[in-house]
Amino acid sequence: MARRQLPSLNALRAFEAFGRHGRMTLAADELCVTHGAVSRQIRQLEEQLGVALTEGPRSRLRMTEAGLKLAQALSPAFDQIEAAVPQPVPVGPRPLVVSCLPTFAMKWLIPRLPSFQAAYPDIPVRVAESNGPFDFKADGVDLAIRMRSPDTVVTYEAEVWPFMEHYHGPIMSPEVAVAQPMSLERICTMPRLLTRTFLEGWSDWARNFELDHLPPPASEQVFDHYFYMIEAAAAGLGVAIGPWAFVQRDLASGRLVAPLGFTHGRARIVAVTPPDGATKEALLFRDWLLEQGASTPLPPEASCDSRGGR
Amino acid sequence: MARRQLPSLNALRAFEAFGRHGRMTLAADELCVTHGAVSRQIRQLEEQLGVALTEGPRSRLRMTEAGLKLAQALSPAFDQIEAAVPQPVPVGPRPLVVSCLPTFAMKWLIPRLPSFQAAYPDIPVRVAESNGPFDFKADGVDLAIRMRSPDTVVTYEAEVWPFMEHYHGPIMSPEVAVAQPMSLERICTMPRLLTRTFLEGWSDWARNFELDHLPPPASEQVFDHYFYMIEAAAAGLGVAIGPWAFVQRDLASGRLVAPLGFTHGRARIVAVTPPDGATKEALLFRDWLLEQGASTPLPPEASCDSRGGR
DNA sequence: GGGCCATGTGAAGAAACCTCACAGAAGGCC
DNA sequence: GGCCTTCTGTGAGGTTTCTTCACATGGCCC
Repeated sequence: MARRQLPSLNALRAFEAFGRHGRMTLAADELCVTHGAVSRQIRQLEEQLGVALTEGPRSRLRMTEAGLKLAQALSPAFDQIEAAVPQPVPVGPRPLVVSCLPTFAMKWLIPRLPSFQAAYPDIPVRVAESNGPFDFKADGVDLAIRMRSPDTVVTYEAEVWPFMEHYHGPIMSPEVAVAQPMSLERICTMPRLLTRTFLEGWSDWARNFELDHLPPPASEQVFDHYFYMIEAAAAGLGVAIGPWAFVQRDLASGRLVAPLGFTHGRARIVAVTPPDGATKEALLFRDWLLEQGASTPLPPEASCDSRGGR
Repeated sequence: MARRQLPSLNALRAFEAFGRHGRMTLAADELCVTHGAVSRQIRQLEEQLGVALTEGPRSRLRMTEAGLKLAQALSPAFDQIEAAVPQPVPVGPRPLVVSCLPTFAMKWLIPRLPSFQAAYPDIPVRVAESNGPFDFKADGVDLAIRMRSPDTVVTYEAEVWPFMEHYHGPIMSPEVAVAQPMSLERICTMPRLLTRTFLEGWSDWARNFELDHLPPPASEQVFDHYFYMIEAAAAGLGVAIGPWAFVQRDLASGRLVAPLGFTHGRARIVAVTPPDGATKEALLFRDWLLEQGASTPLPPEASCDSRGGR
């Protein structure tokens, strides 16, 4: 009586997962159900709330603004619940703990993990998603994956292994892009989408065009995570500087377009191991990362970029 | 795959409600189910987590420390979810919005609301739970209920109507109390439980015993809400200064005891209405509050307290 | 001991949820 | 255009989960 009746929590969770992944199929994988189940849950939620949460053709569904707002508000709440629930006692050998940006985990690492597990079936891996700083000892982290630009002030002792170059470029929904031909000037004045995780994205990207001072955009919106920035771009809210590694699939499926292609960013994706020696497993994982990084395809236009290369 | 499998969200919600109310029956009322359903959910949760969340005889169940920790972590997460879900468009007349401390709502106001609704069936009431400051206009609040001690610095323009005196005293679980006869001195040195909502509780209470300087306690623990402080006392974690109005039922059922009785506190429970004139409905509600306040029984020992009376 | 109150529980029924299989819609490619 | 791929929508039916009802149990108070 005290609290208003909430819609089904399972439906909210399904929508939150959809919000992060941008695709029902991936959300369904995460939740270990079929895509049909997610589809039903989301539709039921939309009916109960009387608000459209998704829009667009099935093959490139995107969130509405209301949906983006809801998903963004739900994510931290579910994170909190997850953190609150005591972990069951782990069985078997201590897993290799890899700390990683949430979006990098979702969009790059986790899809490739089966390859590592096939090669080393005896090394269980636990991915700990985290944006912020970490402590190898206190958090039990064996290896961390971070983005590091040359400007990053290093405040910790650690060994750093770059394993992938960072290509990025302006991304937006096809509907936004077809309105008129995209030029550098026009993109710079459109509503700009940022992520708290990498606020320097725009200025970093602008260097490649010798634009030291970006013209002011029509508006700016900051998201807590890369994935919500990407979904906002898909929803047509503006232009974001998206890393190639994160948007590859969305470009292939046509949910997003990148009319100016991708250029080589100053940041790199690095693996970080503790200064006092990494475990044997962490080194194997690092080697696997180097290998996977090398075999991740380059963006098609990257060769036009004189600064690129690896 | 990315995220660990959580226990049933409904089970977590049932436990969270139990945590706030301290009784399965009340949690069941809030969730509009039978007590049996809540009982099963909590048992299932305990089995899945492999942790005891409740303990003690059925007639005065209490949370374990693990349970208290879990419930406290879950509450803000569910609050966040509730806040995130867009409200369905309200039907009918605009309800009278009453802003109120969460614990006061749960333990005093909501159980009495049916009486108001019986008297004024045409005035729908919405209880907005909030600890902090509020804005009559921005939050659409018609009337607020707060605790106000004489020291409170008034920073807002408003009309204030005290409607209930505040009696409080040290409360603890019967197990803690029977260990030895309770004296003022002993109570002051036991582990002390506080609530962020009313940190001055202990010093306020101590004035009645001319104890200007409380001896330091064995330890101190601060809870975000009165109800978790009360549940911690029931769990045997220490002694809290509990308001009579909030613990009346727990004393009657034997979940808590108050060996030193209750004394008249300096704070009062007040209704606050906007400075520019309250609505007709808000005034009716204020009158009803005055009436309910007067008919709330006094603590049995209050008459021994020379400062009491109203 | 009898009454009261709150929780535990067995069995049955209701509701929610999921899967399977197929359909539809859009885009890419030849 | 025709075919293929990818992704979501949906009807039917099955499975799991959740609830209820009614009664049992246990502790407390008088």
